[in-house]
Amino acid sequence: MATLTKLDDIVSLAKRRGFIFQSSEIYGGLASCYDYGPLGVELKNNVKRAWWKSVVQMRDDIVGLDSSILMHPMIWKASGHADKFADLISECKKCHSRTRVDQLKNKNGSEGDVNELSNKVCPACSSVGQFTEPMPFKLMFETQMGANAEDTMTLYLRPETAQGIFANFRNVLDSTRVKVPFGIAQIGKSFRNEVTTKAFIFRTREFEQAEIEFFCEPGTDEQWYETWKAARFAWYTDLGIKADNLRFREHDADELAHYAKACTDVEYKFPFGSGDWQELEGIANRADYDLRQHQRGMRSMNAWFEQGRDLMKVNLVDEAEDYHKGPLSFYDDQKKKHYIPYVIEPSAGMDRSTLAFLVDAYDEEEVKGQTRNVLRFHPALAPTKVAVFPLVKKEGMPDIAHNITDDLKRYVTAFYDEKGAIGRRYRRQDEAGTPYCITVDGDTLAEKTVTVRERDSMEQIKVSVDQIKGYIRDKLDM
RNA sequence: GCGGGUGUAGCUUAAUGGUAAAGCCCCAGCCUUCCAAGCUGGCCAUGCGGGUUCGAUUCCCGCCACCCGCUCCA
Repeated sequence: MATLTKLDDIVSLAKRRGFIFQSSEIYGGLASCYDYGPLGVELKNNVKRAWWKSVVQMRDDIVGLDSSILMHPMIWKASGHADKFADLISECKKCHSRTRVDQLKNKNGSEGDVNELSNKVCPACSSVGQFTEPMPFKLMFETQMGANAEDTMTLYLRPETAQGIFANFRNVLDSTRVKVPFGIAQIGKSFRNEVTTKAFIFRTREFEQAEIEFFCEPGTDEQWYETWKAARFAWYTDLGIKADNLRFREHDADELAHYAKACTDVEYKFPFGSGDWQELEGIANRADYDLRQHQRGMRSMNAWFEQGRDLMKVNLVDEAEDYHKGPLSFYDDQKKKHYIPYVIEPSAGMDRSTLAFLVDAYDEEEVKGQTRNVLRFHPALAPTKVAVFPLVKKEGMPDIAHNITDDLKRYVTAFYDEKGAIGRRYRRQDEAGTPYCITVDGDTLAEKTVTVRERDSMEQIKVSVDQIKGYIRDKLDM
């Protein structure tokens, strides 16, 4: 089983076959940004579709949402991002390492005044008082709302889609008949000014998330956490990721984010170098942190206006005594009580998982002394589902093949090709990961059959023309 | 952000202070009745900007991007 062992090979393959291009390449590229080409967009759309089918379409207890990227700034105050994502950073003049100012300690080990750096020790080289002026590090992208340049408001491109879900928790409760336990699912772009962007599309500043916020009764959260871990792991393996390349990694207490009670990553072993485990998805127990915070935020709007709409000056009001009965609480009709639901959050990176599906599907094998390159995509993910060929460009074969292609196009992505030798056309489809090829041959006219060739085994069978549509749809399970 | 490396065609590589070469891919045509066959022809490149020079892809400087390591983030 051949694999790609260098990142360069992945980048090259992704470009060569039209999966992923560097953004703005004709202008020398833009760091950390990538575009999906013709095959890549099909693959990524299929990954998103498979996720949506798995968590929304196939379940009775999850509904969908598509919230806007721009939201009220106070969302980010309440969520904690405005504070946590705007750290002051100082750089050591000696070793040029950068450290968050609030993490620096004095020479004698005491915390000391955060603003007084003259006695602080560099954690990297132990130099004392060698720091530059603290610089604000903005992890959220800022933008302006309002075309009149003198009357604008600073907004933020969302650093996670989750807050759009929390902000709509009440709307979903009021407009649907969902009852806890239930979830809200969303796919969308998020933006973070990462300190370091690295390694192709693993960590980009613009990325696409698929998130579920699953609301459950306090006390049942740990059970749901385990349920979701298992469900999400199975999603990857069901779609063809080799189980050996997938694992859980539980976060230690000291690495948990500010909102999380527990968190487990689903990691994929990318085959570069010695094998590098990278996070595809995080499954977190956010407890009732977010909904409680937004209840505070909703009551802090006076402060927002009084402080001149400056997020850094706003302080959230204290939590109400009866917060469990607040506007973002849930009323359990049977138990006759209000409570703030706990939240289990499976948050998947669509770009990362798309790349994992691509890498995992890659294979090369020897066939009659020749190397055959093939992408063994799960049929649900394959960019093209079926290719149709006339064996030769005569005896009416192209017309029949065209008709079959047009017929199949109504249901699946189908591709017609009549160029070159038949073997070359098969191999081209192998490289794109097309699971089935249909060839119109001499028997089609005489016996009304076509040849169906299967990607992985290269086996061929005869299927009658009038059954081909049903045969393909059945094979693709569509 | 630091250190090191890299940048020639869609891909993989070559060469050079003086016309940039090849294979694969792709396109057109011929041939072709089941797995990258063959023949003919064709398209296509020195990341961007500046300097030195009669002349720069080559030497120098700056920028951009990517890779490796560190740092950072989580």
